[in-house]
Amino acid sequence: MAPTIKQIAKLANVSIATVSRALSGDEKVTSETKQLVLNAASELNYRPNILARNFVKGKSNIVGLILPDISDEFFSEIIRGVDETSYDHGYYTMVISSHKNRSLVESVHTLMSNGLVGGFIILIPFMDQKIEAALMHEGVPFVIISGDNNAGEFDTVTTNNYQSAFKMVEFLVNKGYKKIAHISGPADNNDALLRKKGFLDACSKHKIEIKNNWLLDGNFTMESGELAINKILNEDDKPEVIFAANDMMALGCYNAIQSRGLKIPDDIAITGFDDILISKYANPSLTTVKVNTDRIGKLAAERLIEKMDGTNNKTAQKIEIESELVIRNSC
Amino acid sequence: MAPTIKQIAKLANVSIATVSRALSGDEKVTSETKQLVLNAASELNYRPNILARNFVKGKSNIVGLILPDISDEFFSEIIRGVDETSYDHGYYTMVISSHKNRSLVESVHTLMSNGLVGGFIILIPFMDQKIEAALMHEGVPFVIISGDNNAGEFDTVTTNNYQSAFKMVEFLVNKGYKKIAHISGPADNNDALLRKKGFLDACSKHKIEIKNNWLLDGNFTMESGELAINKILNEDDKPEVIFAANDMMALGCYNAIQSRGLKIPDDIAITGFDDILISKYANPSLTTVKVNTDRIGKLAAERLIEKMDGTNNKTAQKIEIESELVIRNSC
DNA sequence: ATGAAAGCGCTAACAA
DNA sequence: TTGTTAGCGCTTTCAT
Repeated sequence: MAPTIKQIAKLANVSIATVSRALSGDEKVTSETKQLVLNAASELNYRPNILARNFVKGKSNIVGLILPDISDEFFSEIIRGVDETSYDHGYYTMVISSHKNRSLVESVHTLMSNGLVGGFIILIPFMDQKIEAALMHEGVPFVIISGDNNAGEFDTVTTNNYQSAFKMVEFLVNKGYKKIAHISGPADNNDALLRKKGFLDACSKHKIEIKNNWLLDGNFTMESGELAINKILNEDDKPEVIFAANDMMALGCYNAIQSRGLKIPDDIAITGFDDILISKYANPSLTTVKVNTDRIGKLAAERLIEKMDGTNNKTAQKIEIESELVIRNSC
Repeated sequence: MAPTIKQIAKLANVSIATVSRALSGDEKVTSETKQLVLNAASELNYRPNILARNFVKGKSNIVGLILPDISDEFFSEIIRGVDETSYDHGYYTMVISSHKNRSLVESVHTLMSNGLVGGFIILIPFMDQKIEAALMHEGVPFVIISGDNNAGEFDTVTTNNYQSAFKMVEFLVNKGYKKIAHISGPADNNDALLRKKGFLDACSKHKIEIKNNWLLDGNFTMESGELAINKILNEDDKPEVIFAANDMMALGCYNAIQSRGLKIPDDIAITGFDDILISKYANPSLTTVKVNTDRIGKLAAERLIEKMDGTNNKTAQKIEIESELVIRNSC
C-alpha cells in the first residue's frame, strides 16, 4: 500500500494536519518540524495521492485535451506542447481522442461535469451548433484550438490562415506568376476555408483571374492532391503554379507532375501550407507556410492554466499564432 | 455546482446508497426505484464524479501512457490506439510525454505511487538499468512497448523487427540483389538494433558479403539518411540496393540519389521500414515493412486493462505484432 | 505553531 | 430491497 500522510504523521510524531502543512510549504510550521516531516516522507518514499488531493480541493490539476478523429504529425506536436506546458505548471494532460464511439460533443459534456479535469483544450476543425451549445453549458474552463477565431465569445488559439494564404499569393504574384490554381481542403474545416478565402481575396486584390476549374477540391490527403491536379494537367491552358491548402496535397501534386515527366517548378510550380517534416526534404524542397504547431499547444495550455488558476479570468482572448512563409525551391 | 448523488437522492426520495446502487446497476434495486433514480439523475444532468469514484475505490480508471521525447506520426497512432481501447473498456488515457524537464524514470516513479493512474503503458526505446530498476518497484500494473521483448520478466508488446528485416533481405536476395548496404538507426534504439541484426544475419545466411563501409550509421532522420548514402555514392563499387532501417532515412536517400540524376531503382534501389504515410506516395513508391502501429497501441492497452481489471494476471506476456513486407516500386 | 475534527462524493459493509 | 454509516487521503477551518 502506498504510504499516506497518516504514516508520516506517526513516524514523525506529529498530527496529519502538520504533515499536510509541512508538505504544502505552509509558513507556519517550524523549520524543525518541517524537516522532521520531510525526512519521514522521504524515508517512506511518499508521494501525495493526486486523486485524493484533487477530490478534496474540489478541483482537478488535470488538463483535458479533446482531439478530433485524425492522427498525424500535427497532433503529436500539439499534445507535446500542451503536456510540456502543463507539466511545467504542475498539471497533467489527459488525451480524449474522438472516434467512431465517441463524439466531440459527448466528450465536452462529460469533461464539463465529471470532475476529472480542471479544464480542457479542444481542437475544433469546424464549429457547429451542437458543439457550440455543448460549450455554452457551465462547467470547467476551456480553450479552443481552431482555424477560426470568430467562434463565439470563447478563448481561442488559432493560426493566421487567412493572412498567410494571402501572403503566399502575393509572394507568387511578386515572382511574376499570373496563372494560379488552388487546391482547397475539406469543406468542413475552417483552416481550409480560411486559406481558400485568403487565396481568393489576394487574387482579386491583385487582379489575378480565377478560372473556375482552377479552384480544385481536396481533402488534405496526398491522394486528393494528386487527383485534383490530374484534372487540369491535361488541359491546354495550365496554371503556372498551384497553391495547395496543405503540404500533403502539394506533395500529391509532385507525384502527378513528376510521373508525367514534367519538372517542378519549370513546367509547373507548387506551394503548400503547414511545413510538415518532409517538405524540407522533398525534391524540389517545397515552398510553404510554416505553422508553429508547438506554439499553438503551448499557448493554449498557458491560457487554460491561467483560467484554471484563476490568475486571469478576463474576457475571452483570441490568440493568433504567427506563421511564416518558408521559401524553398518549388516555385 | 455539479449535481451529486445527494441531490438525486433528495429528488427521488431515496437514500444515497440506493442511488449509488441504482446507478451502478445493482441487481437488488427494484426496477421502479431504479427508474425513479434514473429519471432524477437525467433531470439533474448528473455525471458521476470520476475523481471521487476512483478515490473511494482505491483504484483509478485512468491509463497512463509514458512517451519518450519525440513526436511523430508513430506516436499519434499509438495514442489513438490506446485511447480507443481504453475508452471501449471505460478507461481514460493520460499522456505523460518525457522532455527536458521530466525523464522516463521520474515518470515511472511518480505514476507507480501517486494513485493517479490505475496502470500504465510505457514506450521504451532502449531499456537500461535505471528504467528497469524503477519498474521493479511494486506499484500499479504496466505494459511495455519496446523494440525488444527480452527486457526482463515484463509484459511487453513489440514488433517483429528482427524477422521483418530478415525477410526484407531475403526478398532482396530472391530478386537477385547481391550488393546490399544498410543504414541503421540510433545505437540506443532497440528497434534499430534488431533491424540491423536481422539484416546481418540474413546476409550471412545467404552468403551476402557485408562490406564494412556499407554498414552506415543513421539516426532515423531524413537528413541522416541523405548524409549516410552520400558517403558511398561517389565510390566506384556501389551497392545495388540500400536497406534503410526506417522510411525517413530511405526518403533521405531518394533525395541524394535523385539530385545526382540517378534513377531509383535502376541505378540504385532503396527499401525502408515503417510504412509511414508518404512512403506509398513517394516517387517511386517505397518498398518497406508495414508496422501495424495501431495494433501495438490497442494490444498494449488490452493487455494492461486485463491486468488492471484483474481478469488475467498470469505471468508476463510477450506480445509480438506481425508486420508485413509492402512491395512497391523502389526495388 | 500545532492538533482535532469536519467534510469533499462516493462505495460498501452492516443493519433493518 | 432499502437505509445508515464508516471511511478512502487529503485539506482546511476552528481550537488550543
